[in-house]
This record gives sequence, C-alpha cells and structure tokens, in this order.
Amino acid sequence: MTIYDIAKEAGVSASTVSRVLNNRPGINKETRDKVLQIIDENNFSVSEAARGLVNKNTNMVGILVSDIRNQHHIEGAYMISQHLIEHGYCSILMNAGESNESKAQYVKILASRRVNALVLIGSTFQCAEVENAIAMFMSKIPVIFQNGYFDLPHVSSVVADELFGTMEAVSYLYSHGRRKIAFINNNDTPSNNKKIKGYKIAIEERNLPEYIIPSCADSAEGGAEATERLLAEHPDTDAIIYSVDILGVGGSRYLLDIGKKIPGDIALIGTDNSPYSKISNPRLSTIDNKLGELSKNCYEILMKAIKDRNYVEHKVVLPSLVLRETT
Amino acid sequence: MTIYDIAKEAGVSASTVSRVLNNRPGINKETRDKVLQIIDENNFSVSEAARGLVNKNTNMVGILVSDIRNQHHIEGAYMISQHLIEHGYCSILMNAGESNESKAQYVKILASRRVNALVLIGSTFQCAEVENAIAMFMSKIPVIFQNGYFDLPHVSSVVADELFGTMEAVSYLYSHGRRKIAFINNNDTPSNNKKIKGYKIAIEERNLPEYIIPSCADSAEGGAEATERLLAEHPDTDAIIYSVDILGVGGSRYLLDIGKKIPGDIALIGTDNSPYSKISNPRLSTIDNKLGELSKNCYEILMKAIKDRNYVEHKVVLPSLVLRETT
DNA sequence: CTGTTAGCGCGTTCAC
DNA sequence: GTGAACGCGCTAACAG
Repeated sequence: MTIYDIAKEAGVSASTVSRVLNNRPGINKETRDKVLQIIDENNFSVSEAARGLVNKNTNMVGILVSDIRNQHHIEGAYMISQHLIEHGYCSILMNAGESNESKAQYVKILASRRVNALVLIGSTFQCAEVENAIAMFMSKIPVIFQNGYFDLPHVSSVVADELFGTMEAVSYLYSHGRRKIAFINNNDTPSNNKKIKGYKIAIEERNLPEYIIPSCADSAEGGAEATERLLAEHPDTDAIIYSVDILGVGGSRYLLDIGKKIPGDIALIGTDNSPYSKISNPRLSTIDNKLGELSKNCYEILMKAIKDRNYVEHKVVLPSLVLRETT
Repeated sequence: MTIYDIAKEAGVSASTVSRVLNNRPGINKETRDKVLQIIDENNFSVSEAARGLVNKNTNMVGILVSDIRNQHHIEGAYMISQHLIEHGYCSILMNAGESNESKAQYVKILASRRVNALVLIGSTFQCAEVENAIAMFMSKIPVIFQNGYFDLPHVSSVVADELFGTMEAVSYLYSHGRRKIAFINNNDTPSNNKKIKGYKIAIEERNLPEYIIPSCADSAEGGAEATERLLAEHPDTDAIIYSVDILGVGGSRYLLDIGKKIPGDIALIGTDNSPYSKISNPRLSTIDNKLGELSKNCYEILMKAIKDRNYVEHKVVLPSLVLRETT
C-alpha cells in the first residue's frame, strides 16, 4: 500500500496525500479529513525508507556498543536513546562485537543505513580500525564517542577522567592507613590503561609497592581467581582496587570464604558504581564514573551536532568515591 | 556519492556498477576491477534505503524489548541478534518503554521502517494495544513472541512453562520438609501471573497455607522490603520463592541481617538463573527458565518464517531447578 | 558483456 | 486548493 493507493481511494492525487501526511497547511479541511479517513481505514503507514531517500534524512541515529550485555554500557545506551526518542529521533542500537574488525564493520553498516549521527559507547572502540572506518565512511556526519577519543575533526567526545578516579581511590585508602594497595584489572582497554596509569602514579607518589594483577575473566569468578593469585603473591595486601565492580564482588566473596575480614583485614574499592556494587554483600565501595552525567552530556552534544554539522565538543567529567561497607 | 558518480568516473553505466556491487556474474574482469577500484578510492557505500525500496526487502529485523536495562531480556536480544547477523540480517533493537501505548507505537515505527520480521521479548507485550498494532500494521510479516502469546494467525511464540517451573519449586521445597512456603512477586505481568498460578496450584494440592506478598520495586531493595513484610505477617515462613532473582538477592540480604540462617531457617529460590543468582552471597538457588534454549528456538522459527511467510510455530520449553546454597 | 529504460514510494517544485 | 512531472539512489528487464 502506497500513497497512490490512498490517493486513488480518496479521489485525489498523491501529492495531496503527501501533504496531509506531512501536516502541510493550505488544504481544504474536507479533503484532509477524507484522506485521513482512508489512511486510517487501511492502516497505512508511510515508508520511512522512501521518505528518507527524498529528504536525505533518515531521522535515525546509530548507537554502537561492543557488548549489549554489559550493564554499564547498556545503561548509557538507554539514557541516550530515551532522550533521542523524545526529540523525534529513532535510535538504532547494535551489538558491535569484540573484535576491531567487527566494530569497524558495524560503522560501515550504519553508514550504509545513512544514520544522521553515530554514538560510540565504550573505550574499546578506540582503535585504528574503527577510526579509519569513521574517517572513510562517516566523515560527513557527527560522531560522539562516549569514554574514548579520536583525533578526527568531526568526532566529539565525552569521557570520565578515570586516571583521576583511581588516584582518588588510592589517596583515600592511603589516608586511612593502608600501605599495601593492589590493583586488579580486567581487559586491556584504553579505559583500563588509564586506570592502571592513575594507580601507578598515586602509588609512586607515596613510595608504595606496586601490586598489579590481571584478571583473566570479566566476571565474579575472574575476580575471585585474581584475588587468590594476588594473595598468593602478596599476602600482606591490605587494600584492593578493582577496575570494575563485578571483579570486586567476586573478590569479596573469595576473601570472606578464606576467613578474611572486610574491611578489617582488607579494604575493597570497585569501579563504576554499578548495580552489582549495591547488591553485593558486603556492599562494595566504588569509584563512581558518573555514567548519568556522561550520557546527558553525550546527548546534548549530539543534539547540537545534528543541528550544526560543524559543532564539536570535548567534555571531561570527574569521578568521585562512593563509600559503602568495604572501606 | 551515488552509483552514478562511480559510473561516470569508471566510464561505465550505473547498472554495471550495480552489478559489481551485487556480485552478479558475467562481467568482464577488467571492468569489475576498475569499478571496484573507484568504489574503494571514494569510500563509497551503497544506500540500503534505496536498495530496500526496489528490492522490497530491508534485510532488517526489529527486536523490541520493553526495557533494555533488564539483564534477562537483553541477554535474549543478544543471542538472537548474533544469530541474525551471521545470516546477513541486520537487527535493530529498540527500547519499547513501559506503557502499552508506547509499545504499540514502536511496532508502528518498525512497520514504517519495513522490517522483514519482528521479535517481541518479554511477556509485558501481551496486551490489546500491541496485539492491535500488530494486526493493523504488521499483518503481513512474521512476528515471533518470546515469552508471550497472541491469538493472531501469523504470530509464532516461544514460551517457558513458568507455571510448571514454580510448581517444581514448591514440590522440591515440600519434599525437603518445608511447610510454610511463601511467594514474593514483582510486577503484574502475564508471566508473573502464570508463576502465581503455578504456586497456588502446588500449594493447594498439598493443603499448605498461601503466603503471597507483592514487592513494590523490581530491585534488591524491593525484595528486602517485601521479605520484611512477609515475615511481619507470617513469622513462621520456612521457604520463599521469588518471581525474579534480584528480589531473592535482596531478600537473602535482609534475612541474614536480621539473623536468620539460610537455608537452615528459611530456604530461598529465585527465578531465571540470572547472573545475580550466581554472584549473590549466599548463591541463590533458582528456577532456570532456559533463556538460551528459548532464544535458539526463537531464532530458528524466525529464519523459517522469513523464508516461508506462512510458517508459524508455537514452542514451549520446560524450566528446571538449579540448586545452589539457599536450599 | 554492457547500456537504456522504467519503476520502487515518496516529497517537491511549478503550473493551473 | 490541487495535480502533473520530476528526482531521490538503486535494481531489473530488455536490448544490443
């Protein structure tokens, strides 16, 4: 069913139908009502594809997340898409996958769909493959990178200063008497590297020993296992910072299992202020990366950039410590 | 940039460009290479909108979830979209919102985008508004309802028999000596109603008292609060089934806080076998609704239905109990 | 093997 | 106020 079918039934021309569909003024009320009625009777819905073709505007913005099962990222995508929908934009959310090639592939897919803007959520997009894909296929449309940065003239960014966040955590632990502060990190992402860097700087400043243990899995089990390795290597550890809350949840479980007191023997600080940190037992203290603020900024830049193709902004938000039962 | 621009630069016609773009056979290798080169040099990407317009096929399938922040639902969406992408389909995931009107609105949006198929995830889509919207705007394309049912000739369904699952839970608790088995549920969804019904049947069969307490929030706090109310009303409770894991996580926390022993004093069973149930402390026993199996079936039906517009199937999978530390 | 023509569903002039 | 004609970017059918 097309506007021609509607036109025929209503005894008017297609352009008249198009006019009522787009609320154009200067149409006889009777004609308009008649057309509206036929449209309704036939459950007609306009083809956005055809419409986009002539308008050169799809009204869609693409949101890429490397793994939609990641609570933290999906939460960001949620907030952005909700804002977008209120402003008449239809956001299409896609799971871009782990590999850099796959991620680059998805920016190409969204380019083919001619989205009006692109949002990248998560520092793992920060790689040459994605940067190239954007430079090649999305050089004309606004791109907002949440939690990462590209050296491209039209790519805005919104990042949490994770280096600062980790330094704050060390500082807090130190000022409360901890002297053997360890850091357990998960994946090798730009975001995690900044956390490690912050940890190292803060440790060095205070002449503390550096205990860095990588976790092999991004899960509670991974956190437990890494914590076990940490204690085997450095039994004197009296505080642990985890690069992500879920690791801390697993870690605290392991520590309690082997009879350690939290925070008596060992203090724990996670990262992200995620739901996990709130429901864990004991409740996990955490570095709040201000996801809500991040997303709000992201959305605001997005709106400005869609209106003004030349608008670019780089925003940094400062994390803060949320103290609960593990410190 | 269009295929005409490419054609001009390559000194061929647009249809030749179209042919190489679509890997059509019977083209001179030199011509093909030349065209390919120009395409590459200009970072040209085909407009899927235009392509879809003539092919009457967008290669997109819409996935609707009422709240993408819901772990359980997003996990289902993830599995389906991964399968889809492997088969050349581009899935567009949308957050349909809580209200029935909003949900119906989204099926209309996806209809306008002319998706090749629609997947609904979550029993909350089971309402007159959505059913009507589908009947009106999506009567010609395959729809798969995961965890719900519509009395529409072209809508397939894949559901977990949650009534059975809850009955099994009661049965297990009973056979282990529990006689005051309570049920704490969250929202008033079709899915939850089935769980309640299962609980009631199983309770009645055994002449047990019926303790049903609604939680006001779908969170750990809600679970704790509901558990508190339950004990105030029925201090003799010796087992609790929660309609969703997160409630059980909050409940267990509360019970430990007031000095109850788990499972000594009270046994706990959650629902969904979610990550929450695994990381909670103590680890929560749960009714596994077989999300993976559900999604796999959903995807398989989807594929068949896309190929054969008349294909419809209704599948039921049986939940099973996963016993951990709270029983 | 390649070019020409027509048409997908819609919005937009420009006449009337 | 309304209609005819054209074009958006692409593919298909038909020639050649």
